[in-house]
Amino acid sequence: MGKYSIKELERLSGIKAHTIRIWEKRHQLIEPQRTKTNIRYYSDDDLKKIINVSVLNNNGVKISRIVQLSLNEINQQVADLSEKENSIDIYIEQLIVALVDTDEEQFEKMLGHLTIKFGFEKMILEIIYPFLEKIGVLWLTNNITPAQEHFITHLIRQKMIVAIDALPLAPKESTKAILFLPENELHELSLLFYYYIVKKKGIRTYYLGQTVPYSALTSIFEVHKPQLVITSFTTHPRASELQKFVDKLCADCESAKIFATGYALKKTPITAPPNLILFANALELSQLV
DNA sequence: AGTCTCCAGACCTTCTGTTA
DNA sequence: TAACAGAAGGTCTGGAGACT
Repeated sequence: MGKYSIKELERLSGIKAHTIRIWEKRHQLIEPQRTKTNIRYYSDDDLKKIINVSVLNNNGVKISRIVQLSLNEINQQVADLSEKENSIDIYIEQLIVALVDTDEEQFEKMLGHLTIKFGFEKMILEIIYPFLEKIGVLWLTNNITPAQEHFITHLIRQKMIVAIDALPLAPKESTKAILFLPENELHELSLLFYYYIVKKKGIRTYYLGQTVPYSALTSIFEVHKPQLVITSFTTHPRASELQKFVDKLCADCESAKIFATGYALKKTPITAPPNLILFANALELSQLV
């Protein structure tokens, strides 16, 4: 059972906290529970309702009209809208609702539908990435359980692997790229997508996966002599540790271009050696390689 | 103690629909 | 088309509790 502050509701739904209060006061849209000190807090059902209300409101339905609808009617109108409109925001909101409900069937159905409708790349870049950013809010506020996290990453991962598998293997003489996550790095969704991008470009890929020990890495460098090394840092080591790792990597793989991205690099600016290229997102990577 | 966040109310601006 | 009214939402202020 989730417990959200008004600020969290604002960040997840895009409706300003003040507006939520006004809607509550003027229309009794949602009647949240209160702490002993009178601070509002909201449930999963409240969150789902406000997300669906924001979808309708953003599509021109007046709040005075929305409050006359029952919950079922609101849900139905949102479903109708997503059938008719191509609005990416509606899909993101619906994915969040499916996540809050841990509705695997609905989530899976939506991923399949979106892949067909937009194509794999567009779906990941324009829907899944912003969705994962919103999920970050749930993470920070403990409103996502390990089971929920497991269930979404598993489903997205599955789609990525299917898309990667469908691409032809590049010939041995092609440019070689090694993709890996450093030790203790477990969040491989970004890396999997980079894998897709480089494989699609006809690059011969060696995907080593998550938490690769440094010793294993150097022996792979020696055997395959890659021209590209791609990695991602999602956790946040101390700046000095990160700098040491990057320096070592650049020294051991001097002849390769090294591409690195991720949250840790954003938070911890490091001095970039000549063969290290820091990039922000998958689109940028596809232009760089 | 200082800072941050939230609450509530008053007032203001903008937008939209209606009427003459 | 202009004037008007009402709805919706924004800004400001002051008070209170939570947090560091």
